[in-house]
Amino acid sequence: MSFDFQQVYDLVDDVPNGSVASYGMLASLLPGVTARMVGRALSRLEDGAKTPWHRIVNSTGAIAPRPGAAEQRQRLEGEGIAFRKNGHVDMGAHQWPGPSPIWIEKSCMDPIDVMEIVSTWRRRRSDK
DNA sequence: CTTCTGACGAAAT
DNA sequence: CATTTCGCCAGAA
Repeated sequence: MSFDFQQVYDLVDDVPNGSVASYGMLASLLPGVTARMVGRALSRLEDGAKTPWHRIVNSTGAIAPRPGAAEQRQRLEGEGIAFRKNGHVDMGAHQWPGPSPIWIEKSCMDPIDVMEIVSTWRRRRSDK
C-alpha cells in the first residue's frame, strides 16, 4: 500500500503561522514516510490549497530552488520570519516546537515518542 | 518491465 | 559556509 498524501497535508496544516518546519522533521513524525515523500506530496498540492506549504523548508533552513521560491520567502517574511545573509531561515529562532496536542491525539502516537523526536531535531540544530 | 526524476538529508571535502 | 556524493523511493513516461 502506498502512503496517503493526506497524512502529510494534515501535519503541515498543524504548523502554525510564524514558525517553520523541515521536510525531514515532518517525515520523522510520519512512520514509513521519508523527507522526499513529504516534498513530493507538497509538490502535488493544487493551487488553491489552504495548506501552508510555505512554512516547510529543508533542514538547513534554505528554500528549495524552484519556481515559486520567491513567493515562499515573501509569505514567510510576511509572517515575521527572519532570514540570514545567505538566504537561509533562522531556524534557531523559528523552528516549529512540534505538533499540537490535537494532532498527536488524531495520529494515535505516543506523546512521549513525539517529544523524543522533536527534541532530537532541536538538538541537531544547536549542535551545529 | 526499465529509466528518469526529483519542494530531501547527512557526511565528507 | 558552499558544494559534492550517495542513499532513498514513489510516480510518470
